[in-house]
Amino acid sequence: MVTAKQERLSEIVGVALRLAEDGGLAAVSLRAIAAEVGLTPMALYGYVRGKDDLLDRLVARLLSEVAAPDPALDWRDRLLACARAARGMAHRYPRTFPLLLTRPAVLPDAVRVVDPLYAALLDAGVPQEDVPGLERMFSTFVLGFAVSEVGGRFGTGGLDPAERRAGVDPADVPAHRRLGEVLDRPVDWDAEFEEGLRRLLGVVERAAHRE
Amino acid sequence: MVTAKQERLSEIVGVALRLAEDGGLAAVSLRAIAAEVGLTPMALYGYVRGKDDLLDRLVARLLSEVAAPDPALDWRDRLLACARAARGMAHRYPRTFPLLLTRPAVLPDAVRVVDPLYAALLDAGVPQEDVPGLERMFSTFVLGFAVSEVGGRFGTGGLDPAERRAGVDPADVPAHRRLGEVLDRPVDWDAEFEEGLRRLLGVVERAAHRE
DNA sequence: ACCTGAACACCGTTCAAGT
DNA sequence: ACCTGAACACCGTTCAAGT
Repeated sequence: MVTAKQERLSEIVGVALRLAEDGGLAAVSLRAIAAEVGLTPMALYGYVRGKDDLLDRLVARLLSEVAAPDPALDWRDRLLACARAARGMAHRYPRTFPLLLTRPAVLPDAVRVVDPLYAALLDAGVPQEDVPGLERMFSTFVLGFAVSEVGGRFGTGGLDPAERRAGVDPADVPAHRRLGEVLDRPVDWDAEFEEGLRRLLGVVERAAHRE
Repeated sequence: MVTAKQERLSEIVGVALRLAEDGGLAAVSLRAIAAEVGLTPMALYGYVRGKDDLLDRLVARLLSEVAAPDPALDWRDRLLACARAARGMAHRYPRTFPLLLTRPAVLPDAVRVVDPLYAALLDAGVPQEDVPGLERMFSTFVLGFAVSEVGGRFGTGGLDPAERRAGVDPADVPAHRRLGEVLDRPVDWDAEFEEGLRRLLGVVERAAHRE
């Protein structure tokens, strides 16, 4: 049974998510949310302990949207499905997504998302004691890549590749000179993500064979 | 020659860094910095374009502290040195460090830090066109791991491993049940980071041999 | 039980004014 | 050139009060 209180809370979190995507995380304020749902700012404290609690619920909302992979799939395809789902969410909620990396992977929502990854690694034949660490390596890559991509770390800051190196003495960056025009090529981010996953599946396989 | 203006700017960024580490990024305000350096908040606009610009300078300050690896070292040891230096900085500046992942890897400071990584990958025999992508994979792991570690994503949120799974129906997380007590063991983060690096060196080697 | 109003101690930033 | 003061439009949160 869904109470009126739960429904209002869900509306509050939904408004917070929309505000974040429309105006960035800085636009998520209790006052703005209150105005949007037709309450005074203080009334929100009946639903949420404070702003930190609200942000935790925002994280929980994102995690709740991650579908578990089809258990009939090969372990490889299950890992790939999870990774692609996470990156897809980063593209859907680019401004909220970085919270996943900064805030504690707090229970129980995170536990539910991680479980299929543990299962896939176990099914791959990874020794039990290596599973948690390998899961952290895998999810660190997936989250880190997605955050870098949508957060702009991989971007050029709106500059040409050429002007990007304008402020630097070429003598200080010899390897950039060795790479030359390779650095000016446009990047296919989908392909690079998939290539990273392919390499990580190789890592998993080798961990499974104790190399 | 260092002008008085440059010195004051450097002081401003230093105060910002200290405020961030003492009270978190939320404690970094133009008004607090101004009070600390003995100016009115508006006087800061003579040194900094605004708060965003200040945060960019904070990132630049961190990047300027990353020492280039000894070029006499093997490519492997150069990659390891860079990775350990980055993680060490995360431990020194745990509250400021996450900015590195969220903000654009903006020039020219970031370029100078990346150059030794490009050099190491080239010396390893990685084909030119694979170098930038492999560098992004490597630095994504290093930054992502360090941010997760100091930011608390890898942490338990202050809860016992046991109570961590209290709010979850065991039937919903079968792989957690399969792993059992393995999940309750304490983690040696140094060892896990090194293990991740070891695995990534393997990835680099295979990229160098075109596998 | 659920909500409001006023208040407190903060923000970043603009603008006009001072020396 | 460098800095100040006042003002504007915001914050999160506490507390006492309303219905």
